[in-house]
Amino acid sequence: MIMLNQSRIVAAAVDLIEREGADAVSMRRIATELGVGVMSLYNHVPSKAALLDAVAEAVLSQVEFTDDPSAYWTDRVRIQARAFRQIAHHYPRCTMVVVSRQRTSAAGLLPVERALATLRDAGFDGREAVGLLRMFIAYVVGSLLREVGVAPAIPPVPPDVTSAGVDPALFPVVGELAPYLEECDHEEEFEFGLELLVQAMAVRAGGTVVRGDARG
Amino acid sequence: MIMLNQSRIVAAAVDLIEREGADAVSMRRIATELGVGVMSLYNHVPSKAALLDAVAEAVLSQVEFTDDPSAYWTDRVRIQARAFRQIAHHYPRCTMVVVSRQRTSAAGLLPVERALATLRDAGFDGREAVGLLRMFIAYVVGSLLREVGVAPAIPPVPPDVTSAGVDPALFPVVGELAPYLEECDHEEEFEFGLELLVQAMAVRAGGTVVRGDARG
DNA sequence: GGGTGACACGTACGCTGTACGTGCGTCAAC
DNA sequence: GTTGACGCACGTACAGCGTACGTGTCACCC
Repeated sequence: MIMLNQSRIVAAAVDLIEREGADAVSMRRIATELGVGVMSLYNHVPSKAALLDAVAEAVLSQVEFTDDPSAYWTDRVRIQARAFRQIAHHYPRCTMVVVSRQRTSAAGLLPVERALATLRDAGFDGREAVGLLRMFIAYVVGSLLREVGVAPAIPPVPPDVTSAGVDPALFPVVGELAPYLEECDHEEEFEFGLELLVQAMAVRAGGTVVRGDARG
Repeated sequence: MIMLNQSRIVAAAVDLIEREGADAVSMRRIATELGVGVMSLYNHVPSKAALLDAVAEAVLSQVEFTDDPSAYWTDRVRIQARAFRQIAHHYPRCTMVVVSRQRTSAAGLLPVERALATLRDAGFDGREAVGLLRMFIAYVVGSLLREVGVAPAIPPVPPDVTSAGVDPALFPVVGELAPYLEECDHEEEFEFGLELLVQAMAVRAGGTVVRGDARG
């Protein structure tokens, strides 16, 4: 008797995904990992798809919010956005799984609540708050996708299209800006867009642009 | 003799994906679709992964740019963003494939060239232009992912978490804004974020905020 | 005519998800 | 104490997957 249960299975799946990538996930592999027969898993998980949904939910539920309602709303927005980026960094390969399955899970609802509360506090009406949240989620998801996309390949430095094989006649601007296109500090990039979005929201809020960056 | 070739295979794959979803794609299925043996495909395509890369490239290459360098840069940005959304609408289920494989393909280079040229024309320096482009891509990708995510399920109206099963005590704001969360006009939402981004870029450019929306 | 390549094809191997049946442990009812 | 029900780990089995490999049939060139 090995006391199988859903959370142990999900944990093994998360572990496996992080170690060997999402393609390596198979029911047999997970069972072996747990020292268990394949079909035993099905006593706790209805299907592989459901297992991956559970993985997504488990990862998403680990987003830590230390929301401080007394802080200025722009700082609260920044902190919430960074919370997502943090777990995406902690589970880079699972992030792909989370994003690719768009199940509206319960774990995703708390962040939504916090974000909407923040935006309401900032003075936005309901419709605007929802619209801004959707835009924010789109930006964060898109950023994390790019940042995490390098994971499956051998990380060191994929021979980018921009490195040398670009015809300057066809792509003059790309050629000129190649140095900038090759280097990419993901954190810096994320913060750049985040700041632009926050500023844009502040402008829309009608207030003055606030520079109270909350990072250490 | 049935005159197989790569583009016919890719076309069949695109067709199959749009009709039955990415999960339905298998080499055998595509071969059957083409009235051909399975292994014949491998005379024109090295592997399934390469085929999916080719699908992504084919879809991406259909993005139509009618870039008018004489137009004001904000309008050019809007048009380019909408061009992506348009093909995503035309190939909703392939969009997922395009996004999930982050191969830096040649087809993706022309849009980059156009976008960077536009941003340089707007007066941004090289570093800023690249940063803004990355932010823009993140937003567009994130938006399209949300918009396209509904495709695999039965489209009509998935019973959203927000509809009724939400405890107003735990999620007061979500409960209050449920009507806005349930409805989602994707085009309106996309334009909302797009406008906010363009405005933010205009502010950053130091110029005045320009409202020259170019849509008919 | 004989060699050479391109290409459609069949077979086969190891892998996948999972439906189904089986056996064993524990617990409730009689 | 016996019996039945039930939970759960497990083995077997099946259809389907990607693809390595060998084979046969052409068109073409020397």
